[in-house]
Amino acid sequence: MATHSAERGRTTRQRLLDAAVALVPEVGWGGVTTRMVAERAGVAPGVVHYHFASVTDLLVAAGLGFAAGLLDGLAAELAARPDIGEGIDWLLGELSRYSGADPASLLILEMFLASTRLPELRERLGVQIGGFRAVVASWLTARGYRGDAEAAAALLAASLDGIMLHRALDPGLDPAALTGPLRAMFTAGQTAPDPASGPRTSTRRTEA
Amino acid sequence: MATHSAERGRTTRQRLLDAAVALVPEVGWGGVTTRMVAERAGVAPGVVHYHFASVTDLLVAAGLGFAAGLLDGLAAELAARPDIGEGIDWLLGELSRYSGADPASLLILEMFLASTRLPELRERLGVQIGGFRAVVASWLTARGYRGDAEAAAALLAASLDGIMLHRALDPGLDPAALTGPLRAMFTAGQTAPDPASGPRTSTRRTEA
DNA sequence: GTAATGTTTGGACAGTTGCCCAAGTCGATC
DNA sequence: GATCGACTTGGGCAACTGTCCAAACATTAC
Repeated sequence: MATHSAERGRTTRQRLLDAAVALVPEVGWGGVTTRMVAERAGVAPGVVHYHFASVTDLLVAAGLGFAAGLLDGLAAELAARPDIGEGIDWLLGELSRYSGADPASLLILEMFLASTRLPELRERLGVQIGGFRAVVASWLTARGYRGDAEAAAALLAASLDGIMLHRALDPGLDPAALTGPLRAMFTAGQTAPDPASGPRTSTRRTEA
Repeated sequence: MATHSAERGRTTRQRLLDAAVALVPEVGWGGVTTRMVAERAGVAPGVVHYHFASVTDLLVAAGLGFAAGLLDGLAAELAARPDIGEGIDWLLGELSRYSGADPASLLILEMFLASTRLPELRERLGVQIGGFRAVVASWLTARGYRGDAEAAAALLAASLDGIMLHRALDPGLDPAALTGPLRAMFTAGQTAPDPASGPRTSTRRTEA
């Protein structure tokens, strides 16, 4: 087998990232230690600082990689849904696969919090989520949504995360039960293009 | 000065709780140390373990106390709002006072996450939030909401937290801009009592 | 006065942390 | 063969952690 050193190094690096992704939900962002990650990845403790400058660097890389995969998959699937109501149903169905206390949900939440203390992480995660929101917004308009698609997409994305958040505390909370009000939001928007009586509302506030 | 020993102890204990409430958002739930809290409270390091069995105990007590005050205040103010639309507006207005990266928001989020690893905290925080949701649900029905008030309240509470979450990443996200879709969600529920079966939007049945 | 009670102090303890580094392994290249 | 470079090892270090404790302190009861 022609396993070059470089190739071997890449797989080791990936194993470290995977170990970090698994550990953050278990012990929390700040609870992950170099020795933990190394043991989980099956390598010597010192190897962590060969591939990453610091533990934080490792966590940031691991978290962003995971989020990118998750959002891309979600956006791709959503794009395949023919109409809005069906898309919402599918999203909530997808959401019910996450208990709110499962590793994927927890990792995302941990990233949100860590990003408030890590400017670089906030910047890069913000770009990822902004991209997802834009995809959802264009999907909404393409499917005939008449209101402020930007605002609706922002609210939809926020609601999804909020539901996930609340499920962490109340596992009995069934996302499917929330389909009614959530669909009402968008179907109402389709027939009532002007939801707010005030000026044309934009999601962004800080614009000259 | 008639400062009894017991009274002095109580104020010291409160100072420790206040210090913990201030520190969790700054350094994260897991980043708070005994010496940090003691220094912030202006007492000797050892005093923490006189008033609390462990650092975790201190954090749980501090977090629950803060959450109780916040939710009680919110519920009381909401009860005073005469109609649903106005209440939603007020809630979002209130929410815009929180940047999503402010101490109050961060403490709540940190508690959510910590609760996934601390059964006792999850139990007690779940009770508090369940109570708040019940208050909102009865407020909705009392104001004429015809759909599933429980589901609507759950979704509303989740949306609020989700918006807070997203604002942490995108400070430019203006809650007021989300008023339109969010109002649509509940006003639509007022005219369409059965949301699941009838997705059609031709609802003109106005209730007197 | 003395004794009892509740609170505070500052240091001690063992364990853990992130980060570093000299020595080592192993395949690719000469 | 020898040499090179990428990668890995396991231990070392100073700094920090939660928890504990004997002693000091202040306040109240006798």
